[in-house]
Amino acid sequence: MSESGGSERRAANGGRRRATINDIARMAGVSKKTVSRVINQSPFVKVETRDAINAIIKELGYRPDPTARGLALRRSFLVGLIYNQPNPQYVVQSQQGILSATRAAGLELVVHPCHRADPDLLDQVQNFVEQLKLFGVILTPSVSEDETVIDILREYECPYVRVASVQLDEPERMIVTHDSLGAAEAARHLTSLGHERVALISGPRTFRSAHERRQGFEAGLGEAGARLDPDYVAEGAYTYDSGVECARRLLALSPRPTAIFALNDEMAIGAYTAAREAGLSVPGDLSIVGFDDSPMAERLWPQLSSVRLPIRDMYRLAADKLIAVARGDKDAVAAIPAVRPSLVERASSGPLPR
Amino acid sequence: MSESGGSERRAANGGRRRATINDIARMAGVSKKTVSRVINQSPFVKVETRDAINAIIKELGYRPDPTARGLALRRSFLVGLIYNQPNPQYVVQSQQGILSATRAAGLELVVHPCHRADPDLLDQVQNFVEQLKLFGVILTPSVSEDETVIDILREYECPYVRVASVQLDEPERMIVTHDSLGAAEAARHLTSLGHERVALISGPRTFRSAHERRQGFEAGLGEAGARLDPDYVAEGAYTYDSGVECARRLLALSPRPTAIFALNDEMAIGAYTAAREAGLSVPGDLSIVGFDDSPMAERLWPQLSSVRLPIRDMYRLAADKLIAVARGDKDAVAAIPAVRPSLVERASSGPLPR
DNA sequence: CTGAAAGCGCTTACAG
DNA sequence: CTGAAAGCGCTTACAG
Repeated sequence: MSESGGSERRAANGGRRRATINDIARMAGVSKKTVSRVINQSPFVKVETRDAINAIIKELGYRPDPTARGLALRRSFLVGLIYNQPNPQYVVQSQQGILSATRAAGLELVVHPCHRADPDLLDQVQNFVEQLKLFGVILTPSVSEDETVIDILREYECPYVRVASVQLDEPERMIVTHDSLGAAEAARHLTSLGHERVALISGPRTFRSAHERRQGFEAGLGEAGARLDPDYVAEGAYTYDSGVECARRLLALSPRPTAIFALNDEMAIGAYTAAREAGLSVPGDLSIVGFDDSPMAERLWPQLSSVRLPIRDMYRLAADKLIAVARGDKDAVAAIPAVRPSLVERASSGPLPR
Repeated sequence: MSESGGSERRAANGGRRRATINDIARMAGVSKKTVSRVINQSPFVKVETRDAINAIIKELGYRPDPTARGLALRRSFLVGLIYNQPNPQYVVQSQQGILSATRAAGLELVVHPCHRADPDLLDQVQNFVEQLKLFGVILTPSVSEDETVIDILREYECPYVRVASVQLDEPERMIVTHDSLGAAEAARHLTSLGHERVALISGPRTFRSAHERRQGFEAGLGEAGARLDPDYVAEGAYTYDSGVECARRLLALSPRPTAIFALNDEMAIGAYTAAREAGLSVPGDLSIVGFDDSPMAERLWPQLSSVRLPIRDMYRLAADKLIAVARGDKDAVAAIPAVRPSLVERASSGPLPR
């Protein structure tokens, strides 16, 4: 009586034992098969029958047991997220995005972090998919780029959606993030500020995103008639430490670069540290642009210009796509919009020093 | 033939159809009940019978179907994590900790972020626990402090472990983080550096941790004969923005505090911003200490002194405890060690300015 | 449009 | 120490 939510709950749990499909069938005076048809939205039920059954379902607060359905259907109501993302922000936002889509569909989210170098990876994935009879799987970069992992999903006929920087698979199995476009925008931003001696802190070769971002950056520079001097490229590892080290090396070059584009924010933050060590002011002596638009970007001083990827949206769309494909709803699949990165200009990038 | 992992997998999936308990029983020449006993580690099986069955299980790569077991046992092999943590680092580390314990036990992790203010919270939790027939639930602060949520878990007899800053429940249902001890250490650190005009950016009243941290801090100050002047307390909200605002207010006081303790790192980072705005150097003019030891702490300049909580360990232990309790293994429960915060001293805290 | 029977792959009393 | 039967709560062909 204290609060309505509470009393409803208690009512729902009323008869001690949860109602089953048999209870509903008995009360409705039909077979459980017919109730099952209603649950599964079969069109082959007379309207009056359906309405009567639905009324009883509602009255008893009945909800079909997912475990029992799972056993009969050989498929659970669990969506798996397989990720090897070191970035906590990314992980949490992707989970939020997926959940915002799955909740409405009565699906739950099971998380599975992994390491691509783990010799056990394929067995793990197989185990995960097979034991849980997953409804479907969503994969983040870079494990989303691993064809041996995808092969297992195919083998088990487990629906999946891959989030990756380029189209690696059929459209209904992909959310493409077009990282190259964001990097090109960063390049245009820097050239428009007058920068010509632009340096790049690249990413790990095993990440497709690193390749795409670099390509896009070079393309963007090209539009302004600039080019990326190979001497002004340092190969980073998407980590803060590698960012510090790469930036140190780049800032020791002569002539010194006037701007650094780091392929993720972690490394861009490393560039701040190296700039401070070298006594350089940002952006007075050196402009810095990152990629990710992590929460740190706004908290740094000066605030970091960075390419933003709408992570939450991307993963909501990935889940939407997974659900639409599972339902065979081609229209819904086709209606899922594309995502695009965009540059967030802040204080760390400014005009060429004179 | 390409890689051993791959070929083993293929072998495991060999006969197209997964082996079931019936296959094992037939091959072993026993009833499925006996196989079931072996699976469930019943002691009432002759050693030779058990060994023979285990050999066949191994040979066929048989693993019992969790869905079918779940239906019969009315309990799944899923552990739920219920959290309302805004801090991504915390969320990811807690997940990692739990997974490091659950994997060995054949359990999977289902995540459930929530908001305490959501009027739907209790129904959500009920739904989550009931539909999934959860093996158990782990709760992070501050939702772990919500007795109405806990009541639902009890009602459904769902095992749970609460992570919280103080003992709120029976020991076998708690991992206590003793935040007050860490805050006291921060206080001792600052007084030992000579600080007397120490300010506090407190946390939201609805968080027990905020209360505990403040208490501990005041106790630590008391040890050195110092005390916390109420005028030097600003009430923050555990967010960066609130940290900026509180620090601005504190730094406008006269006499100005020489040190600020912020009850989490987000707010401590806000204090950096306010100090910079006020033209104050850290730690020359102002010492700052935070709480969380987030990844940011090391990337800031100067690096932030902060109280560290071993989050990953805490949640591994929480999962260990959940499993041990479920098994009724009192020895294992008793063997789970306590966790304690500790101060990580870095460059943001220094001697009293003269 | 609707139902009786069998089955999904396990476990649980109950006997023996 | 071991087994035959019933049951967990659903769905799936197959009829009608």
